[in-house]
Parts: sequence; C-alpha cells; structure tokens
Amino acid sequence: MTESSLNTWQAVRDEVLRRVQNRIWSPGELLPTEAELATEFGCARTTVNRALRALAETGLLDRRRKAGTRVSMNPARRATLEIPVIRLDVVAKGQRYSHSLLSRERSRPPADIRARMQVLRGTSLLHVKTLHMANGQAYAYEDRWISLQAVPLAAKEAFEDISANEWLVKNIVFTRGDVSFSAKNATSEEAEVFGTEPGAALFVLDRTTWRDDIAITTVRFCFAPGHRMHTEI
Amino acid sequence: MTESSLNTWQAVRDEVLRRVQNRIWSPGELLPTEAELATEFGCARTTVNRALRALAETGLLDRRRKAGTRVSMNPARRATLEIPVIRLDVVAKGQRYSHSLLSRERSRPPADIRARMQVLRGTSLLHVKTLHMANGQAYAYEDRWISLQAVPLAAKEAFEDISANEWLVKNIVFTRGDVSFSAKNATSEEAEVFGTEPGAALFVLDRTTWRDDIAITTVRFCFAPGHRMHTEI
DNA sequence: AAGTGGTCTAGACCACTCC
DNA sequence: GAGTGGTCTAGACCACTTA
Repeated sequence: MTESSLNTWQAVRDEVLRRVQNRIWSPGELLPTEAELATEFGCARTTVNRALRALAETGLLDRRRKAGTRVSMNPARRATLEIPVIRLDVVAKGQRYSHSLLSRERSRPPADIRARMQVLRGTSLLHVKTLHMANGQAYAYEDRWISLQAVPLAAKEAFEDISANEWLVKNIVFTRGDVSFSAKNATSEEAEVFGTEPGAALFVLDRTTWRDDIAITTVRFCFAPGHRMHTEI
Repeated sequence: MTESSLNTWQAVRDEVLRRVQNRIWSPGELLPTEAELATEFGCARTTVNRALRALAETGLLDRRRKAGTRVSMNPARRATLEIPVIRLDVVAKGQRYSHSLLSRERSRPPADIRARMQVLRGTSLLHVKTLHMANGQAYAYEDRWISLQAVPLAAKEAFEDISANEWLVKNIVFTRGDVSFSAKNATSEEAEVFGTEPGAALFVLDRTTWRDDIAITTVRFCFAPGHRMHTEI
C-alpha cells in the first residue's frame, strides 16, 4: 500500500475526475467525505474542499451539507461564455476593426423596448445604430437604446470616434444583465448591410443591462450570416 | 475611524465590487495588496484571496503575481451557460417531453463530419436522427453521428425508449467537447418538421465530444423557430 | 532581487440538512 | 441530534513576474 500523496488541489481534482470518468464513482454515487479523502490523499481537508468545489462548479458533482458529495446524475457541464466586446473579437481574429455610426436620434421606443427596459410610456430614449466591420466587411449590426435618465452623459457623446458599445463599457458600471441568443431572418435593411438576400438567417444577441433595477441600455447585435459563437466544455 | 470588520469572503467581495462600481477603483487601477486589504477589512489574507479570486473569475479583476490586482480594462463579464439536456430543458418549462426516433442507420459520413470527428475515409458511423417535442410540438431536431469504435455498445441500442442524447450522457464519459452556436435557414425537411416555411431562421447548436482525443459523437440540434437561449451576467 | 499572488496546513467553529 | 460541507484563521513556503 503505497500512499502516493496528492499535495495540490489540482492533483486531487484530477484524481477525482479520473475516478468519475472511469466509473470508479458512478453517477448518483456518494463519495467519501472530505475528511476521508484528505486522509487517503495525505493532504489537508482544505485542499480536498478546494478540489471538490471546483468540480461542483463545473456541474460534475453535487454537494450538500450533511448529504455529502455525489457524482451528478446529469453531468450537463457548464460552459463559460465570454460576452463579446465586438472590437476585441475582431482584433482577436487578426482582422482590422472599424465601425460607422448609421444613425443617432432621440425618440420614443416601441412597446417591446419599453417593456424590456421598464420605462414609462412617452419617455424618449437615445436610439443608436452602428455597423461594426472586420477588414471592411460588415461583421455585426448594432441596434441600441440608451436611457438618458440612467446615462445623462450619453446625450453629449457623438459615438463617432468610439462606438456606443465601447463607450458604455468604459463609462458605465452595471450591476446585472440579461443576455439571450436567438436566430432571425434578415430584414431587407439588414440584408443590404450584409450584402445578402432578405430572409438570410442571422445569429442574434440581445442584452439588457441594469444598475440597481434601473435599465441602462438594451441592445441587439445581428451578426453576419455564417457567424458562429464557439466555446469549449 | 471605525473599522467595520468584514468577516466573510462574500462581504469582502461585495465591498470590492461596490468600490469598483462606484469608481473608487477605476478600470486599469491597481488595488491594494491582499495583505493590505486584509488589514483594512480586519480579516485573514486567505479571506481576501478568496474574494478577489471570485471576482477575477467573472472577469472584473485581473490578477498577476508581483504585478498585483487591477480592475479589468474591459470588464466584459463571463457568463456561465448551461449546456442543455433537452428533456430537462423542456420539463423545466413545465411542458411534457417526448421524443421520436426518425432514423437510425450505419453509413459513411460526409466530408465535413469526417473532418470534424477526424475519422478515416471509409469508416462507417451510426447516424441517428431524433425529434424532441414539448407538449407534442416539435422543439428540437437532432442530427447525430456516433463513433462505433469509441462506443461499441451503441450498436446494440435502439434509441427508442431513451434518446441517443440521454443514452450517451448516461453511459459515456467525455473529457472535452467543442460547442458552437449559430443560425441557419431551415431546409425543406426541417421546415416540415417544425411546420414552418423553408428558409425560416433556426437557432443551431453543434457539439463534438471527445474522450482523450478520440471523437465520441458529433451532434447538431436545430431548435424550433423563435427559440431563445437565455443567461444572466 | 524582491514583491505579489497562489497555495498548503492544522485546527476550529459554524450552518445546514437529513434522520 | 448528529454528520457533513462551508468557511475563517494564522502562519508558512512557493512560483511567478516585474523592476
């Protein structure tokens, strides 16, 4: 019985992962307690805790006080997704980024935007449309509404040198946001921008950000046909 | 000078978050060291470490040894995305789940699938098509290729009582996976399934999973028109 | 060379939850 | 009530990176 000592939390994590992958511990099965594992691995309980916590965060393990640690029945893993800053996205692909302001005006938003941002009927918002380009090709079409109540400074900003997207990232802090992804057929306006046929399938990102229950901005990005968002698990 | 003591790592995290949101610490700015913060907050350095680590994981802070901790210049936050198990997705919405096997056959995959799974020309794979339904309505269309070399047991499984999706989740462990999201226009086959017009924009999830560099399966889910994937940040 | 975060340890107490 | 994970502490050493 050689007790090879696992001194780092990463080593403990990898060993536990190996046992789960090799069905030494099967889905639904109860693992030994942290204290027992610490004894087996020859390390402090804190180290085991750190390792098991990391695995629980990825969805591989379920942990509850008193109930103990089990292998998740449905190891549907979680993936972390970077919410993109368009310019950085483009630059990361080694392409040249540029953008152009298509329109900028104060107006009253349609009902769906009002509902999403929870603003009163009759309130006017700043409406900004921007085209983002990679190597001169249309990359994403941004349609944004900004609350002037939440962001009075936006009224003075032209959004020509710096896009509304980046200006807000740099100048405004938000406390929470909703993000959703979907697909839609290109309108004729969008089709023209992307040089495609109306009806082409576009990948869409909608995001609304809040500061303490005050909506700051809501934005829709339509990406060029064929756009893919990638991640690993 | 009352030194209100922050005893928990969550309290420290919230206080640091507050200072970043209130521009007490601005993007790019260097924070005090862990030791200094521990003194100020009246807690152990370990506690500060835990708090700052959590904030760094969300992308709000950048930390490097010797260089110290800075507020991220681009606090483009990370969102964790649950990779869906279709049945659980449907059930979570309070709808009745069912599925039907559309086809199941061994055949040689087209070139793009071969490339994606890195299998040799001439290899035959198991090709399974499944329709997932919510309250009897088409919810997602699954087109899957399974490596019989990696998963010999799949050859004996009919995938009628249990969908290929769930059978694989329960029976196979994978060590890594690629996931990508995109949009595509419905083919006539897909349009018929969803009761829509050909060309309708569909939200698509492609996933390939691996066990130690052996491809297990690659799958494409096309979701019904209007489908949204949602997350918070 | 030196400063910073990364981590381990041993012990302790607490919070939650199951029985 | 009792067992389990959650967390805090104080101290220590180490790894990495920048000045």
